[in-house]
Amino acid sequence: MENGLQLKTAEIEKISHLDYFNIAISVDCVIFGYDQKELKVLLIKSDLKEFAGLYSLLGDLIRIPENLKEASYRILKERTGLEDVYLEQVHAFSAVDRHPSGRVITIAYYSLIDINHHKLKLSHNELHWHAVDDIKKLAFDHKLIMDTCLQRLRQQVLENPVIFNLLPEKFSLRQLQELYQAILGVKLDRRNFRKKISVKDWLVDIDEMEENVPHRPGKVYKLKPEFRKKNRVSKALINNGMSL
Amino acid sequence: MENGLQLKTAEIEKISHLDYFNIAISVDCVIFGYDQKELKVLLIKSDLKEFAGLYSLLGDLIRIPENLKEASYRILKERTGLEDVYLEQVHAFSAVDRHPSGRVITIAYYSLIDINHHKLKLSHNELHWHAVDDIKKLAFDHKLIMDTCLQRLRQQVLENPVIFNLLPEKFSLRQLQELYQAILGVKLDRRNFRKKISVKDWLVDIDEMEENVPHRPGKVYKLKPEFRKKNRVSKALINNGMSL
DNA sequence: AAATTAATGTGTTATAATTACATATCTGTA
DNA sequence: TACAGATATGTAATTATAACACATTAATTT
Repeated sequence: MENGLQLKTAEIEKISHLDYFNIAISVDCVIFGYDQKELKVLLIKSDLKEFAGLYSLLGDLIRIPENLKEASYRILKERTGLEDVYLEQVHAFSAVDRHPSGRVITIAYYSLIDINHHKLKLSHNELHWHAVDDIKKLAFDHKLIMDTCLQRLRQQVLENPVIFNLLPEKFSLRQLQELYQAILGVKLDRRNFRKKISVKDWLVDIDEMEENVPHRPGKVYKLKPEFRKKNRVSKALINNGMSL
Repeated sequence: MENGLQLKTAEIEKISHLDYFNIAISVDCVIFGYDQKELKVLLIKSDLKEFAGLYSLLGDLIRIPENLKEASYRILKERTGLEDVYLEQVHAFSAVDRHPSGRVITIAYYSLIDINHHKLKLSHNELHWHAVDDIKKLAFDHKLIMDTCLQRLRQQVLENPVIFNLLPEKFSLRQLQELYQAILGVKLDRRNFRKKISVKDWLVDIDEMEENVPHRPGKVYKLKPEFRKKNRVSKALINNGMSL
């Protein structure tokens, strides 16, 4: 807007101050987790009568002294106790009728957390993990928001080592493959998968084996620290793409 | 937010209404064009004293009855006379101090137009085309916004046939290659480029030749209508990516 | 009119990436 | 001790990419 704000002062004067400022801004967080070989998302029961019985994403209005990312971190902290999570902005949703109580534009973020490590106190909250594949309907336009974030997540995991935010610190290649499969919704060839991962050179062999698995244990790996929480651009983006 | 708005009524009551609604929302448009073998962007002189002498993007506050995309279209129409242009949302920028006059969150869109076909009346406006490569500094955080949009454009042209929105209806393969080169900032091999384009099967040979070129004329092509203005997902996204 | 210039139009080969696919080995369990 | 089910690994076929050369055409110059 910038210039609009300044240039067209006369026009602005005519319009009520509230016309501009009566729009609220929120962030909504699509919090992904991984458990039982399924991609999950953290939802809360909607308490709006308009959406009785439906679940919705975690979100809140943003406050004057914070930017959107800070607001997202705040929500995550307040609602789940989580800190230091992977968070990425995805899209702004602005349909004029998207919120029954008034005009609210929301900016969607998605977040990746290790479900088992970050034990959030789900009890006293109305929070529940839901398998992404089972979600057919959500309050507001949250199904659209979730789908958009899922699409972005799929794109991201193909390009960057963000997927490890969903796993515990130590994991086996089988776990990693199953997670890729859960996110992408495809079946991958185990041998080719291992080759691809090995070429990426993301992992360190820490010389430990799986424990308490009902079969021959596999090696466990850690992500090399330089890839932790980073939003690095991989070869996949740098190559001649399109590829032209 | 949604739930936040409802659940925490008590908390909200304590906070002044203005704390939430005193944030303005704008859209800023990064309007790309292509001319003289250079990628250009449409800028306007900033009239804020804080940014004297600097250029800024075209933007405006959004209005109650419109969503973000409609606001972007309105700005394009009002400021340039352009209609029916390619437009894509990129990112929300929300640094608390990004606007000197107050709290303004802006959502950036980029737009692709055929500079020569859509002759905008630049005269009576303060609008000017600037070569993207020459832009070192802009008002507000507009340089960051422009760079973010350029990055997204680069990603897009590698995956989808959006680039044709920058070209006239009929174009030669040389023009197309030069445009890719301008956007991506790389030099492409002519033979390999043609092969890639041919495999995409985006173009129809309309059996016409270039005219008024100072050398042997090349064939001119049209984009197949099914790819016009569409945001189609190409093979590049569907293939086994990462590629896993 | 012929020679020159600068671009078009096309194909092959070498390399790299991807896919498909099979066997031996190890460990927990019955 | 045999079995089941998973790990670990390699090779060949296919496909995609990158590097590279020559004949052709039309505008321009001589």
